[in-house]
Amino acid sequence: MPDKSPALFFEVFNEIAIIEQLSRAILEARLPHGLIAPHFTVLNHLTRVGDGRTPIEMARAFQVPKTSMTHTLKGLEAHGLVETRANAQDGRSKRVWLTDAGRAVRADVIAGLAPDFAQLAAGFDMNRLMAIKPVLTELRIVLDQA
Amino acid sequence: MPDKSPALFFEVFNEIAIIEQLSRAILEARLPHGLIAPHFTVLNHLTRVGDGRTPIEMARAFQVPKTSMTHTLKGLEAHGLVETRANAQDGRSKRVWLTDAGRAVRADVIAGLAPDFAQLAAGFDMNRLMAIKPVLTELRIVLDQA
DNA sequence: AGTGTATAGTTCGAAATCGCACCTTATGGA
DNA sequence: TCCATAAGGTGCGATTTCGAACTATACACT
Repeated sequence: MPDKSPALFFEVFNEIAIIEQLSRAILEARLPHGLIAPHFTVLNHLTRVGDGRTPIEMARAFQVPKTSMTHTLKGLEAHGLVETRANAQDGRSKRVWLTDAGRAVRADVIAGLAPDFAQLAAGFDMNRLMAIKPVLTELRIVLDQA
Repeated sequence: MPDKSPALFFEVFNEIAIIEQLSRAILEARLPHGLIAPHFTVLNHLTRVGDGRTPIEMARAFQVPKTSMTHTLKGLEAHGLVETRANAQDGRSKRVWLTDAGRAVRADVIAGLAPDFAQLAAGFDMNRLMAIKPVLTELRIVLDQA
Protein backbone atom coordinates (compact mmCIF):
# COMPACT_ATOMS: atom_id res chain seq x y z
CA MET A 1 0.00 0.00 0.00
CA PRO A 2 1.42 3.35 -1.09
CA ASP A 3 2.21 6.11 1.38
CA LYS A 4 -0.61 8.63 1.14
CA SER A 5 1.05 11.28 3.26
CA PRO A 6 2.49 13.40 0.40
CA ALA A 7 -0.94 13.69 -1.17
CA LEU A 8 -2.49 14.53 2.17
CA PHE A 9 0.05 17.24 2.82
CA PHE A 10 -0.53 18.65 -0.63
CA GLU A 11 -4.25 18.81 -0.12
CA VAL A 12 -4.01 20.39 3.29
CA PHE A 13 -1.47 22.96 2.13
CA ASN A 14 -3.67 23.68 -0.84
CA GLU A 15 -6.69 24.38 1.33
CA ILE A 16 -4.53 26.50 3.59
CA ALA A 17 -3.25 28.56 0.69
CA ILE A 18 -6.78 29.24 -0.48
CA ILE A 19 -8.01 30.11 2.99
CA GLU A 20 -5.11 32.49 3.35
CA GLN A 21 -6.12 34.25 0.15
CA LEU A 22 -9.76 34.48 1.12
CA SER A 23 -9.19 35.66 4.66
CA ARG A 24 -6.76 38.27 3.43
CA ALA A 25 -9.29 39.50 0.89
CA ILE A 26 -11.94 39.85 3.59
CA LEU A 27 -9.58 41.78 5.82
CA GLU A 28 -8.34 44.07 3.08
CA ALA A 29 -11.89 44.93 2.11
CA ARG A 30 -12.22 46.54 5.56
CA LEU A 31 -8.89 48.33 5.64
CA PRO A 32 -8.59 52.06 4.98
CA HIS A 33 -7.22 53.00 1.60
CA GLY A 34 -3.48 52.47 1.31
CA LEU A 35 -3.25 49.79 3.97
CA ILE A 36 -2.96 46.11 3.17
CA ALA A 37 -2.94 42.96 5.22
CA PRO A 38 0.73 43.05 6.31
CA HIS A 39 0.24 46.55 7.70
CA PHE A 40 -2.68 45.44 9.79
CA THR A 41 -0.85 42.32 10.90
CA VAL A 42 1.89 44.50 12.36
CA LEU A 43 -0.57 46.80 14.12
CA ASN A 44 -2.32 43.80 15.56
CA HIS A 45 0.88 42.12 16.64
CA LEU A 46 2.16 45.22 18.39
CA THR A 47 -1.13 45.56 20.20
CA ARG A 48 -1.21 41.97 21.31
CA VAL A 49 2.37 41.39 22.40
CA GLY A 50 3.07 45.01 23.28
CA ASP A 51 4.86 47.59 21.21
CA GLY A 52 8.56 48.33 21.40
CA ARG A 53 9.34 45.21 19.34
CA THR A 54 12.21 45.25 16.86
CA PRO A 55 11.69 44.84 13.11
CA ILE A 56 13.70 41.64 12.97
CA GLU A 57 11.63 40.15 15.76
CA MET A 58 8.44 40.75 13.79
CA ALA A 59 9.97 39.53 10.55
CA ARG A 60 10.69 36.24 12.32
CA ALA A 61 7.27 36.08 13.90
CA PHE A 62 5.58 36.42 10.52
CA GLN A 63 8.20 34.42 8.65
CA VAL A 64 8.87 37.14 6.11
CA PRO A 65 12.23 38.45 4.88
CA LYS A 66 13.54 41.40 6.81
CA THR A 67 13.50 43.54 3.68
CA SER A 68 9.77 43.01 3.46
CA MET A 69 9.39 44.13 7.05
CA THR A 70 11.43 47.27 6.35
CA HIS A 71 9.06 48.05 3.52
CA THR A 72 5.92 47.37 5.54
CA LEU A 73 7.13 49.52 8.42
CA LYS A 74 7.99 52.33 6.05
CA GLY A 75 4.41 52.30 4.85
CA LEU A 76 3.04 52.33 8.38
CA GLU A 77 5.33 55.17 9.33
CA ALA A 78 4.31 57.15 6.27
CA HIS A 79 0.71 56.83 7.46
CA GLY A 80 1.70 57.89 10.97
CA LEU A 81 0.52 54.63 12.50
CA VAL A 82 3.82 53.60 14.08
CA GLU A 83 7.02 55.36 14.99
CA THR A 84 10.48 53.92 15.38
CA ARG A 85 13.18 54.96 17.81
CA ALA A 86 16.71 53.77 18.33
CA ASN A 87 17.19 50.75 20.52
CA ALA A 88 19.15 51.82 23.59
CA GLN A 89 20.27 48.23 24.17
CA ASP A 90 21.58 47.63 20.66
CA GLY A 91 22.94 50.32 18.35
CA ARG A 92 22.20 48.20 15.26
CA SER A 93 18.55 47.97 16.06
CA LYS A 94 15.31 49.89 16.25
CA ARG A 95 12.20 49.56 18.29
CA VAL A 96 8.72 50.13 16.86
CA TRP A 97 5.94 51.89 18.76
CA LEU A 98 2.29 52.32 17.98
CA THR A 99 0.94 55.83 17.71
CA ASP A 100 -2.52 56.77 18.94
CA ALA A 101 -3.60 56.83 15.31
CA GLY A 102 -2.23 53.31 14.89
CA ARG A 103 -4.22 52.00 17.83
CA ALA A 104 -7.31 53.75 16.58
CA VAL A 105 -7.01 52.31 13.09
CA ARG A 106 -6.63 48.80 14.44
CA ALA A 107 -9.68 49.22 16.66
CA ASP A 108 -11.73 50.64 13.80
CA VAL A 109 -10.79 47.81 11.48
CA ILE A 110 -11.72 45.19 14.04
CA ALA A 111 -15.02 46.94 14.64
CA GLY A 112 -15.60 47.00 10.91
CA LEU A 113 -14.96 43.28 10.69
CA ALA A 114 -17.68 42.46 13.18
CA PRO A 115 -20.34 41.74 10.56
CA ASP A 116 -17.93 39.48 8.69
CA PHE A 117 -17.17 37.53 11.83
CA ALA A 118 -20.81 37.31 12.67
CA GLN A 119 -21.54 35.84 9.28
CA LEU A 120 -18.70 33.37 9.59
CA ALA A 121 -19.70 32.37 13.07
CA ALA A 122 -23.21 31.76 11.83
CA GLY A 123 -22.06 29.43 9.09
CA PHE A 124 -19.38 27.64 11.02
CA ASP A 125 -19.20 25.56 14.14
CA MET A 126 -16.85 27.35 16.53
CA ASN A 127 -16.06 24.10 18.28
CA ARG A 128 -14.59 22.70 15.12
CA LEU A 129 -12.55 25.86 14.66
CA MET A 130 -11.26 25.60 18.20
CA ALA A 131 -10.42 21.97 17.60
CA ILE A 132 -8.16 22.60 14.65
CA LYS A 133 -6.25 25.47 16.16
CA PRO A 134 -3.82 23.41 18.24
CA VAL A 135 -3.19 21.12 15.29
CA LEU A 136 -2.38 24.09 13.09
CA THR A 137 -0.05 25.43 15.74
CA GLU A 138 1.69 22.08 15.94
CA LEU A 139 1.97 21.96 12.16
CA ARG A 140 3.40 25.46 12.09
CA ILE A 141 6.03 24.52 14.63
CA VAL A 142 7.05 21.36 12.78
CA LEU A 143 7.29 23.28 9.52
CA ASP A 144 9.26 26.00 11.17
CA GLN A 145 11.88 23.50 12.27
CA ALA A 146 12.12 21.97 8.80
CA MET B 1 -19.54 36.97 28.62
CA PRO B 2 -17.85 38.42 25.54
CA ASP B 3 -17.88 36.66 22.18
CA LYS B 4 -14.49 35.09 21.68
CA SER B 5 -15.04 34.16 18.07
CA PRO B 6 -13.28 37.16 16.47
CA ALA B 7 -10.13 36.44 18.43
CA LEU B 8 -10.33 32.76 17.55
CA PHE B 9 -10.70 33.53 13.87
CA PHE B 10 -7.77 35.92 14.07
CA GLU B 11 -5.56 33.33 15.66
CA VAL B 12 -6.52 30.59 13.24
CA PHE B 13 -6.04 32.84 10.22
CA ASN B 14 -2.72 33.93 11.62
CA GLU B 15 -1.48 30.37 11.94
CA ILE B 16 -2.76 29.64 8.47
CA ALA B 17 -0.92 32.60 7.01
CA ILE B 18 2.34 31.47 8.59
CA ILE B 19 1.85 27.87 7.49
CA GLU B 20 1.22 29.10 3.99
CA GLN B 21 4.51 31.00 4.01
CA LEU B 22 6.46 28.10 5.40
CA SER B 23 5.02 25.44 3.12
CA ARG B 24 5.59 27.68 0.13
CA ALA B 25 9.21 28.19 1.13
CA ILE B 26 9.75 24.44 1.43
CA LEU B 27 8.22 23.84 -1.98
CA GLU B 28 10.15 26.62 -3.69
CA ALA B 29 13.41 25.28 -2.32
CA ARG B 30 12.82 22.18 -4.45
CA LEU B 31 11.67 23.92 -7.62
CA PRO B 32 13.97 24.34 -10.61
CA HIS B 33 15.34 27.81 -11.11
CA GLY B 34 12.78 30.25 -12.49
CA LEU B 35 9.75 28.43 -11.19
CA ILE B 36 7.86 29.52 -8.10
CA ALA B 37 4.99 28.09 -6.14
CA PRO B 38 2.14 29.32 -8.36
CA HIS B 39 3.76 27.65 -11.37
CA PHE B 40 3.93 24.35 -9.60
CA THR B 41 0.41 24.72 -8.29
CA VAL B 42 -0.85 24.96 -11.85
CA LEU B 43 1.15 21.94 -12.99
CA ASN B 44 -0.18 19.98 -10.06
CA HIS B 45 -3.75 21.08 -10.62
CA LEU B 46 -3.67 20.16 -14.30
CA THR B 47 -2.29 16.76 -13.44
CA ARG B 48 -4.86 16.07 -10.76
CA VAL B 49 -8.03 17.30 -12.40
CA GLY B 50 -6.87 16.72 -15.97
CA ASP B 51 -5.48 19.26 -18.39
CA GLY B 52 -7.53 21.19 -20.90
CA ARG B 53 -8.77 23.51 -18.15
CA THR B 54 -9.35 27.19 -18.91
CA PRO B 55 -7.33 29.97 -17.24
CA ILE B 56 -10.40 31.47 -15.58
CA GLU B 57 -11.33 28.11 -14.14
CA MET B 58 -7.93 27.84 -12.47
CA ALA B 59 -7.97 31.43 -11.30
CA ARG B 60 -11.22 30.66 -9.51
CA ALA B 61 -9.92 27.40 -8.10
CA PHE B 62 -6.93 29.14 -6.57
CA GLN B 63 -8.80 32.33 -5.73
CA VAL B 64 -6.34 34.59 -7.53
CA PRO B 65 -7.14 37.45 -9.93
CA LYS B 66 -7.28 36.41 -13.53
CA THR B 67 -4.45 38.80 -14.36
CA SER B 68 -2.22 36.84 -12.02
CA MET B 69 -3.17 33.64 -13.79
CA THR B 70 -2.34 35.19 -17.16
CA HIS B 71 1.08 36.05 -15.82
CA THR B 72 1.68 32.63 -14.27
CA LEU B 73 0.66 30.84 -17.46
CA LYS B 74 2.93 33.09 -19.50
CA GLY B 75 5.82 31.97 -17.34
CA LEU B 76 4.92 28.30 -17.68
CA GLU B 77 4.59 28.64 -21.43
CA ALA B 78 7.95 30.40 -21.66
CA HIS B 79 9.46 27.37 -19.94
CA GLY B 80 7.66 25.02 -22.29
CA LEU B 81 5.76 23.33 -19.47
CA VAL B 82 2.25 24.03 -20.74
CA GLU B 83 0.73 25.01 -24.05
CA THR B 84 -2.52 26.80 -24.71
CA ARG B 85 -4.89 26.30 -27.58
CA ALA B 86 -8.12 28.00 -28.54
CA ASN B 87 -11.28 26.68 -26.95
CA ALA B 88 -13.47 25.24 -29.67
CA GLN B 89 -16.54 25.64 -27.48
CA ASP B 90 -15.96 29.31 -26.64
CA GLY B 91 -14.19 31.81 -28.84
CA ARG B 92 -13.31 34.04 -25.88
CA SER B 93 -11.50 31.30 -24.09
CA LYS B 94 -8.39 29.14 -24.08
CA ARG B 95 -7.59 25.71 -22.83
CA VAL B 96 -4.31 24.84 -21.17
CA TRP B 97 -2.46 21.58 -21.73
CA LEU B 98 0.53 20.06 -20.04
CA THR B 99 3.54 19.25 -22.16
CA ASP B 100 5.68 16.19 -21.54
CA ALA B 101 8.25 18.51 -19.99
CA GLY B 102 5.58 19.89 -17.70
CA ARG B 103 4.60 16.46 -16.46
CA ALA B 104 8.23 15.55 -15.99
CA VAL B 105 8.98 18.66 -13.96
CA ARG B 106 6.04 18.03 -11.68
CA ALA B 107 7.10 14.44 -11.11
CA ASP B 108 10.68 15.48 -10.42
CA VAL B 109 9.63 18.11 -7.92
CA ILE B 110 7.43 15.68 -6.06
CA ALA B 111 10.23 13.15 -5.99
CA GLY B 112 12.53 15.84 -4.66
CA LEU B 113 10.08 16.66 -1.90
CA ALA B 114 10.08 13.11 -0.60
CA PRO B 115 12.68 13.76 2.12
CA ASP B 116 10.76 16.81 3.27
CA PHE B 117 7.55 14.85 3.52
CA ALA B 118 9.32 12.07 5.32
CA GLN B 119 10.63 14.50 7.87
CA LEU B 120 7.21 16.07 8.33
CA ALA B 121 5.51 12.72 8.61
CA ALA B 122 8.02 11.74 11.25
CA GLY B 123 7.31 14.81 13.34
CA PHE B 124 3.58 14.93 12.87
CA ASP B 125 0.67 12.63 13.49
CA MET B 126 -0.96 11.92 10.14
CA ASN B 127 -4.27 11.18 11.81
CA ARG B 128 -4.43 14.69 13.19
CA LEU B 129 -3.64 16.04 9.75
CA MET B 130 -6.38 13.96 8.22
CA ALA B 131 -8.76 15.13 10.91
CA ILE B 132 -8.34 18.82 10.17
CA LYS B 133 -8.66 18.53 6.42
CA PRO B 134 -12.47 18.40 6.26
CA VAL B 135 -12.69 21.30 8.68
CA LEU B 136 -10.36 23.36 6.52
CA THR B 137 -12.42 22.49 3.48
CA GLU B 138 -15.57 23.58 5.28
CA LEU B 139 -13.89 26.80 6.35
CA ARG B 140 -12.74 27.47 2.81
CA ILE B 141 -16.26 27.01 1.51
CA VAL B 142 -17.78 29.31 4.09
CA LEU B 143 -15.16 31.96 3.39
CA ASP B 144 -15.72 31.60 -0.30
CA GLN B 145 -19.37 32.42 0.11
CA ALA B 146 -18.62 35.47 2.23
C1' DA C 1 -31.29 40.31 -36.75
C1' DG C 2 -30.34 43.86 -33.03
C1' DT C 3 -29.14 45.37 -28.71
C1' DG C 4 -27.67 45.29 -24.06
C1' DT C 5 -25.21 42.78 -20.75
C1' DA C 6 -22.00 39.37 -19.08
C1' DT C 7 -17.74 36.80 -19.51
C1' DA C 8 -12.64 35.32 -20.98
C1' DG C 9 -8.51 37.21 -21.52
C1' DT C 10 -4.84 40.74 -22.09
C1' DT C 11 -2.26 45.12 -21.42
C1' DC C 12 -0.63 48.52 -18.50
C1' DG C 13 0.91 50.70 -14.40
C1' DA C 14 1.49 50.89 -9.46
C1' DA C 15 2.68 48.62 -5.48
C1' DA C 16 4.55 44.57 -2.93
C1' DT C 17 7.91 40.87 -2.40
C1' DC C 18 12.33 39.36 -1.74
C1' DG C 19 17.30 38.00 -2.81
C1' DC C 20 21.72 40.24 -2.89
C1' DA C 21 25.02 43.34 -1.63
C1' DC C 22 26.26 46.60 1.59
C1' DC C 23 26.88 49.40 6.00
C1' DT C 24 26.94 49.57 10.89
C1' DT C 25 27.23 47.76 15.39
C1' DA C 26 27.94 43.54 18.65
C1' DT C 27 30.27 39.81 20.28
C1' DG C 28 33.73 36.47 21.29
C1' DG C 29 38.10 35.12 21.18
C1' DA C 30 43.49 35.65 20.62
C1' DT D 1 43.08 45.99 22.06
C1' DC D 2 42.53 43.87 17.67
C1' DC D 3 40.37 41.04 14.63
C1' DA D 4 37.09 37.84 12.66
C1' DT D 5 32.55 36.80 12.48
C1' DA D 6 27.70 37.43 13.31
C1' DA D 7 23.51 40.16 13.42
C1' DG D 8 20.14 44.34 12.52
C1' DG D 9 18.80 47.16 9.02
C1' DT D 10 18.60 49.47 4.35
C1' DG D 11 19.15 50.36 -0.91
C1' DC D 12 18.60 48.35 -5.16
C1' DG D 13 16.88 45.65 -8.87
C1' DA D 14 14.21 41.78 -10.70
C1' DT D 15 10.02 39.62 -10.38
C1' DT D 16 5.29 39.09 -8.75
C1' DT D 17 0.77 40.68 -7.65
C1' DC D 18 -3.31 42.78 -8.87
C1' DG D 19 -6.74 46.59 -9.90
C1' DA D 20 -8.43 49.31 -13.84
C1' DA D 21 -9.39 49.72 -18.37
C1' DC D 22 -9.89 47.53 -22.71
C1' DT D 23 -10.98 44.01 -26.63
C1' DA D 24 -13.46 40.30 -28.31
C1' DT D 25 -16.87 36.92 -27.97
C1' DA D 26 -21.16 34.84 -26.01
C1' DC D 27 -25.77 35.02 -24.47
C1' DA D 28 -30.50 36.71 -23.39
C1' DC D 29 -34.24 39.14 -24.78
C1' DT D 30 -37.05 41.50 -27.93
